[in-house]
Amino acid sequence: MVGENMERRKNLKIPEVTIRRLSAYLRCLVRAREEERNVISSSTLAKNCGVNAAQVRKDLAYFGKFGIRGVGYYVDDLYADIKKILGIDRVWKLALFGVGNLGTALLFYKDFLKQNYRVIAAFDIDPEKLGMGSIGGIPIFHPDELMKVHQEERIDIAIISTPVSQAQVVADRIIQANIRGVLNFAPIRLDIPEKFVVKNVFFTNILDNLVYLLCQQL
Amino acid sequence: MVGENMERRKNLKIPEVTIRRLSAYLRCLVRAREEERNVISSSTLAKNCGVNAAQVRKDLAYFGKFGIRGVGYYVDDLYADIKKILGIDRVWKLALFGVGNLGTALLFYKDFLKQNYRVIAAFDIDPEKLGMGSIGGIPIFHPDELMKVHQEERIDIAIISTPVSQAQVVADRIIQANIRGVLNFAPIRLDIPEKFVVKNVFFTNILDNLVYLLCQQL
DNA sequence: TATAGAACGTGAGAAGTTTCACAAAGTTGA
DNA sequence: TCAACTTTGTGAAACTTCTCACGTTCTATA
Repeated sequence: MVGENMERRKNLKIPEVTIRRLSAYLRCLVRAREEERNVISSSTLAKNCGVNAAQVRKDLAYFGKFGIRGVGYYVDDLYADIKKILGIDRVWKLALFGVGNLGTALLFYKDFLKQNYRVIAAFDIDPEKLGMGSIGGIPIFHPDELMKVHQEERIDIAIISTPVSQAQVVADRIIQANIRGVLNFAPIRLDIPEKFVVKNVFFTNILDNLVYLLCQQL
Repeated sequence: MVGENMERRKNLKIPEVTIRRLSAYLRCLVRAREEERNVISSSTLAKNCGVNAAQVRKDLAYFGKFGIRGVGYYVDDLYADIKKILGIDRVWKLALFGVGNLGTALLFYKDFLKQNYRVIAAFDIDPEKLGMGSIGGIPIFHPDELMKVHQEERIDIAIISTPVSQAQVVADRIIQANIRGVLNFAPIRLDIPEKFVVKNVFFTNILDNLVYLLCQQL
């Protein structure tokens, strides 16, 4: 019965906050599955994710009807449905650019594996790293080999974890290879055409935000 | 003249998106300073940050009047004003919990230093790491010593970069020490009282979001 | 079969955010 | 001094998102 009523309402634009919350609901559903709960209500989901129950229902309503009145949502079904909505019902292949401290951390990042994310290649220009051949089982290449690697094993998403000075250079190669998804950790706004999807993760900005909220409390 | 007209409008609640954008404007101002530009207009700022010019002006208007009609904003002044607004016109002391790959990456993270963020202590339970005494000049302690360290040198913000299994344990210690700001990288929702300010950084959720947008393009 | 209770789905309205458009205030140059 | 131009600050309108409240549908129990 999974996804039976799942159909995006018209050309309706779905807000990005909704998508972010779906990820949060998913995380909650993973826990519910581990605890072998069969059914979960919008209010439980809401409480666990810190939002309003009507909001949970509205978020899901963008995509169809997944619940049963008087009962709630079947955990396994909703889990599968949300994965499908988000597009993570298949493996996504990641390539990592810049095998420094952060890059290495991401190579070993367990949570990626638990979901359907696989780092399939790493790129660096440091001869010492290239000399190692691979790290944690993931082969390290020189960026010059990007096209070859990409042809052999289509890369879905590029992760940039180089120093700031190299980030745009790497971005240009990614553009050239037409890898459409980019997750950028280098604290600089990259110049990348519209058709690419770029997400920036700027730790310092997040701290700034945290600090502001701390100051508000006083 | 810095901050002359700077005064938050009443008890007006400021949207968090505005705060996030202020961080972005700041990053843009840093660049403008490096390029030794004296003045910058809302439209330039807007273009560089990918938003509307009126939005830039509105964002700033929450906090006062910073520009000069017909001219724009003095780069140095606006830089100082935004830092003040965000509360980052002073040093903030960070303590890091969990010196794994990610923790180490954060210890060496250059962008923190450029801003007023200083990691002053790291905590881990691994005897091998404790044996090292320090890493990158930052001392490593056993979590049992948190209270002592915190008393000597007041910690403003705790960064959690432990494995999931340890995250709540560490969070409980942070609560006990009453460190009000928490930046959590462990992919789990922590149970922390309201009065603490918690920001989660879940890499996998960000990827989920990226994947969704990629799927939309097709 | 009837009744009570639980929980979804959703219209309507409230609340919040963004954009528009223009008066006000400054600059520049003749 | 004046005219032409630039750019801010902001009220009002447009748009987006959230919450409420309630009808509907399902379960459980007698």
